[in-house]
Amino acid sequence: MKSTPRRGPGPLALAVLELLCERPMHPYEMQQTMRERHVNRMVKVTVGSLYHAVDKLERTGLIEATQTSREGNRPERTTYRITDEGRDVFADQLRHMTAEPADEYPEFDLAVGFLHKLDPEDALRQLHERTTAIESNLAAQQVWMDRLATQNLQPMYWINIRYRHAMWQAELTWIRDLVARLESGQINWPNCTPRTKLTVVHESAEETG
Amino acid sequence: MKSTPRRGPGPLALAVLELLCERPMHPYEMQQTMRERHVNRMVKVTVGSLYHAVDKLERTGLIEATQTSREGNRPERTTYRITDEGRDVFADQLRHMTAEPADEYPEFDLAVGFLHKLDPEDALRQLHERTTAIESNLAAQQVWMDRLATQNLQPMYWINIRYRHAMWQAELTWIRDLVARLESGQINWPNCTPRTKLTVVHESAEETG
DNA sequence: GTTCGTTTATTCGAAGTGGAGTATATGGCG
DNA sequence: CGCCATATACTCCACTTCGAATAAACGAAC
Repeated sequence: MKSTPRRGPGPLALAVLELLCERPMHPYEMQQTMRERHVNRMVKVTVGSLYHAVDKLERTGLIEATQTSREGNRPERTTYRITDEGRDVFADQLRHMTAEPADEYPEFDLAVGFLHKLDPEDALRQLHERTTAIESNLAAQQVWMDRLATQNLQPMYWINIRYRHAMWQAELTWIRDLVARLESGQINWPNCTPRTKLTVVHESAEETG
Repeated sequence: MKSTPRRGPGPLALAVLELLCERPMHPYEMQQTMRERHVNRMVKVTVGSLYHAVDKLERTGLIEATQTSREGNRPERTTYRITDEGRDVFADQLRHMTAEPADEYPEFDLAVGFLHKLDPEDALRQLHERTTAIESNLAAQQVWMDRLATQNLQPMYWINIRYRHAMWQAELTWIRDLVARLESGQINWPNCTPRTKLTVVHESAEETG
């Protein structure tokens, strides 16, 4: 028995379904609406992928074309609506994405894992740059959140922003702690210590496997 | 201002370079070594992608073939070593990945953003499942960290595990808080309120870049 | 009234991803 | 010895991603 290789709709397809839950649209309109609602902060929305996603959703019967209209001589535009099965699959996938932590591979994990390959001052400089970037990031988010708070928008419509804010905050805290530990010498740098063994390396070339 | 279109080596290619910093290897050996060192927890390592990545690294001159040997009649295996330019690019990319927060799209952000599409009890059930999953996740990590602590492995070699642990912890905390707020009725569910119309969501499109 | 920039809408193709498939060697077991 | 499971080591191709290219319509300025 293999580990379920079948995949439901991806993030972009899910976003499409979400829009079509409200009302039928054609792809271009979806794109605009996603921008307006800042859905593009949660999923990568690119033209090509969008049309592809829509196409696949149609092939799998989760959405269907209602009409193809043409204004003047512009490219024909096809309007789609969600099917009943589409609604079901949407809910299922959403539940799944909520309940099951996906295994993703954030780049910073890799960077942190390889950090010992830089020399300590260099690493510290880069970490410092990152904290700065995250700080301005958080500030911008804060402004936005304040704006949203003044308007009477239902909280459930923007908890995702609060979530992201919390995560950035956590990362910032962690990095600051790491920097402090490094600067105070609580963590010593592998290459600087006498008994490094794992990473002494590479003379000139010859080594037969 | 366009979003920097120039791309250095991706995560997998970076991992390859990191290995080859130590000593020459052939692709299959890289794969094994990555498994042993749990690099596969930080990057998605799949055969096809690996060979492709190696191929591209060679084409761009960041690594080069040193020898192709054959044992018996097995497929030929090509051993690669890193070039000087490879080393430079590795360091550059690592610095970049450290200093600049990448914009990635974790699935849970989307799920949280769409959560209001489920009814409240359903959403709470899914969130609860997630907390459970994360808890066991954290427990497993803790065990591993304890094991590593007993061995005298340099801390810098596993701070990435600590980092991931901290991030999971933060997510868990946030979700618990959300659940608490939802259960205590501090956040009311959109559908439960007199629904004006779902189109309240969008407002001005302009904001800080 | 034509030229220029923007908006409307989609197609296309190059590049990348990922897993199944291929093919040989090796080791254990009756 | 014959058989099967596993390890070694890639190759292949179906699918996905994402930005460039295409192309018509619209507004407004010269």
